[in-house]
Amino acid sequence: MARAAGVSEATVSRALRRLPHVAPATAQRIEAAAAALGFTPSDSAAALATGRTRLVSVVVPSVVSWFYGSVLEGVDATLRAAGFSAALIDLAQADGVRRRLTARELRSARPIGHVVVGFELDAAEQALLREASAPIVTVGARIEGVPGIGIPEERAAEMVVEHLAALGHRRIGHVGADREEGMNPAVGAARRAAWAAAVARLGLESRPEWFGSGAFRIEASRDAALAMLGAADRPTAVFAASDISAFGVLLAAQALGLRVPEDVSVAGIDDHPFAAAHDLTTVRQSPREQGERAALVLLRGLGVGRGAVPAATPLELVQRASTAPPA
Amino acid sequence: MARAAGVSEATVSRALRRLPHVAPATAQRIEAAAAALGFTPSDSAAALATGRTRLVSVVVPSVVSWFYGSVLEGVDATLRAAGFSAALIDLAQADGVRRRLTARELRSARPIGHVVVGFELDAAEQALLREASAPIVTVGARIEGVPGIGIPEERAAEMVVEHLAALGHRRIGHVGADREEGMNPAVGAARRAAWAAAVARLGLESRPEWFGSGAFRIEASRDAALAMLGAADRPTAVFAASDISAFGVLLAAQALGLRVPEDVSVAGIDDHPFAAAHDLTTVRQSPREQGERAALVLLRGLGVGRGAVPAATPLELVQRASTAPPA
DNA sequence: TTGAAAGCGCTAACAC
DNA sequence: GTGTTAGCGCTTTCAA
Repeated sequence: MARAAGVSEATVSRALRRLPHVAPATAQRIEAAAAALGFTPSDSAAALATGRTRLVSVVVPSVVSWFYGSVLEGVDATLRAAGFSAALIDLAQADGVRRRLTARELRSARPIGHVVVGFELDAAEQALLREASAPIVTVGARIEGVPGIGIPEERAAEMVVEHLAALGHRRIGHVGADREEGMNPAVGAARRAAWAAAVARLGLESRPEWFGSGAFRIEASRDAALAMLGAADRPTAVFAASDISAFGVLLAAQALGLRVPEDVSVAGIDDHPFAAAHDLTTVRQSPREQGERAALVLLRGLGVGRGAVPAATPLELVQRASTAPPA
Repeated sequence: MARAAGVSEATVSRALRRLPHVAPATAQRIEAAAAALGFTPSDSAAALATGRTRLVSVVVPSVVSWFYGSVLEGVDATLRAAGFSAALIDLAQADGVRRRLTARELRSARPIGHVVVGFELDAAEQALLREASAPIVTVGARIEGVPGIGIPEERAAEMVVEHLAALGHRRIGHVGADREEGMNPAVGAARRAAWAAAVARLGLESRPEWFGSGAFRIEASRDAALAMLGAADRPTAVFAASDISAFGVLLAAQALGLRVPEDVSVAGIDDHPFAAAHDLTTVRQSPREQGERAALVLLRGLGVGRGAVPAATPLELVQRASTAPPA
């Protein structure tokens, strides 16, 4: 390659990395030769020579989920644009239970940073992440002393309850989640607490039966809603902890012959790709954007890029036909 | 590290890779030292020394989709179990349009194999994949001269139509897909052709208006079904080209006040995670398993693993409450 | 069964 | 602005 362009290896290296101190004409000649020969420098060799890779590990509970998949996509796209790559560490197993992070998969690739998505990692796993003192950023999760990207969970829940209350609802149930396998349990807990707090603050009616646990899954949410909405003194509105939970609530309403929104209003959080088709009122969060921001924060931590990371897009209530004043 | 175990680098290398000709006692001592020091060999250095990485590129149109995400998860898990890693190449962009595969991202990592998922790649992209003469396997796509994993599309569609016909339906509509961005257009075309063929073969009624294009998306499918089911001489059953299409059809039925299955039967293909909650009859395919099998085929092509790749799980009709005899 | 030595394809420091 | 040199951390002969 160096011979083909009639220069030394070092000059090729400089030209291809667009370092200064290369004559424009030389650079052009080298680029042309590289294109002609189909030459692309080896990441492995570069990593060995520099002592650092351009890899960022992205640890996810699973990739089969709108939320996690979108975060991954945002992280990946942003890293790639900056000349880095995502090394996917997917902890999902065939049986749905998450496996533990292993030392080998984390260390052998020598990632220079880590993005941890939607997780509860145990102490040993956190220690593994920290051992190389590479920067870490979380998305939808919290690790002590580590920057985290995410939405204000309490505020999102509050917005839904306030919206329903503003429509005139005084009996607002919640189909939430105590915990979901692999997922950060704080999310469900925060949304539930915010619901309870808002109900109290707004002086709304409250019944223990107006909470049901749906584990962020459609079937469990449907079942929880069947119980809640099948009872005599049912709520007139349901705040679902996520859009997927809300889809379960809609199924329950349908099964019970309740019209939405005439008999019961339903609202969620996410703005899932199916939400618009279901006419579901929801508070939009953008996981892709959260992934992008996480990658930017991480890149800043690596000294790449300048300026502040763009602020989060504000949470937005997307009003659709699933909510209306009570009959 | 070598010093810590009191042996040479070469012996450490042999021991950690479990090569023959290492005394058991020596191997144990080395393993212990590695564990104590937290030593994991560098992939980059190993790749440079051997001339080959242990990376397989996985090219996907997007990762935010049950199907693609599941395939990726299957590929990743299988590769990891064999000591290889997936290098994700996600061609999705923020605007939803897929970007082209670039030479740089494909070459710099020096993958030793490629898995291409659900794609239509143009000639230049295919040439890029082939240039290093690394083995290639596709999933849910076809590339000339390359082994491909996937379900028999025609058979899956046929099974749905036959099921509906067996229930007594003679007016079976189809909400299908002409093409979806980034996706292999052959899938929608094959399912549609199989529907038309089965309708003809079984001597069922046929109307041009009983086909609608839903692009495998829930809203477009809903709209197509609204037109089809809103007409006076509507079909008594709808074969949706995928479960997501079927969810759209269910929404349309609901909007039109049609009961499922009393007024109209609905069936899809996939067994999407939401299908059971919707009581949707469907033909199950397992994208995760397809991913696993693709990885196994690829590993065989690399000379790793022995024996034949397990046969595909047969397509299975999952009968649920969304289909019943016509009224 | 183990060690010594060369070299994989780059980058970095230094000279020119 | 460009070339020379050494060396990154492994693996792989080849000898011992």
